[in-house]
Amino acid sequence: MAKAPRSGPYICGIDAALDVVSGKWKGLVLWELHAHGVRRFAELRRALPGVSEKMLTQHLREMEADGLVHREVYAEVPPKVEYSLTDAGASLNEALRPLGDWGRERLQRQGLEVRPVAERP
Amino acid sequence: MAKAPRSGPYICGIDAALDVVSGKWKGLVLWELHAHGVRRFAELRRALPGVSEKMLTQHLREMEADGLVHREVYAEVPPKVEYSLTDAGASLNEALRPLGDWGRERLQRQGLEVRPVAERP
DNA sequence: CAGCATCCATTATGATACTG
DNA sequence: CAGTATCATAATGGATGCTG
Repeated sequence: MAKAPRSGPYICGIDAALDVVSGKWKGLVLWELHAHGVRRFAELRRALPGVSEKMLTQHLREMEADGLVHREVYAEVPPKVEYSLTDAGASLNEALRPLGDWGRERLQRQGLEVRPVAERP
Repeated sequence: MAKAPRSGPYICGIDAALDVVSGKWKGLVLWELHAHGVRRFAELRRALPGVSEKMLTQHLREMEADGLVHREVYAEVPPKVEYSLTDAGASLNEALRPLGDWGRERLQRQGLEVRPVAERP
């Protein structure tokens, strides 16, 4: 099932922000859409090695409901759906940049591996 | 039980960063310790309305293991334990600031309530 | 192509009672 | 005071098969 609508009130801004980016692939989806502007379902799937169709669908639906992602459906055969960032999604991506920097630096310090797929947040 | 050590490799910096802040109260713990420098267990508990002792303990232990928080135990009766941020914790808190701004702005736009407990991230 | 439906495993979070 | 232990539930993630 999809994400529950959230029980109590938000405690602070970080609380509210984490609520919409928490999800194994959401940061990466934001990054992909930011980097490419528009992506189709299968393109996103290929860009996120290891994601299942179910999770990708679910995350995209949640991000759409949260107003981060725009979903454009074309009435064609075969089907075609394009995803892109809304203004809110783009600004969230900006707000995440320092966090990405922090994380990358941390990974380096610890000598941990990062899956090498071009440049990543 | 505590947090699992994480299965696969990290995908990007945001992935790594979210791994250490994901937890219902971790952002707030960072903020409290940043604001006050040093806090005791019961002080943190009071600062986080609704947190259970179990969750607070668990989060503090995880943040300690992740090198974000320092735990100082005093051999006294009654017991006394003080928590504070490490350098890594302080820098993470900085990196979270834009995200907190984004979240707060979002809450305002939506006219959502934020639990009014002084200034919050 | 872009998904939805199901079943199942693992994690995360909570409430409550008890202890050094 | 600062936790542990135990018992539950909710949320998240994954595998597989099917469809317009």
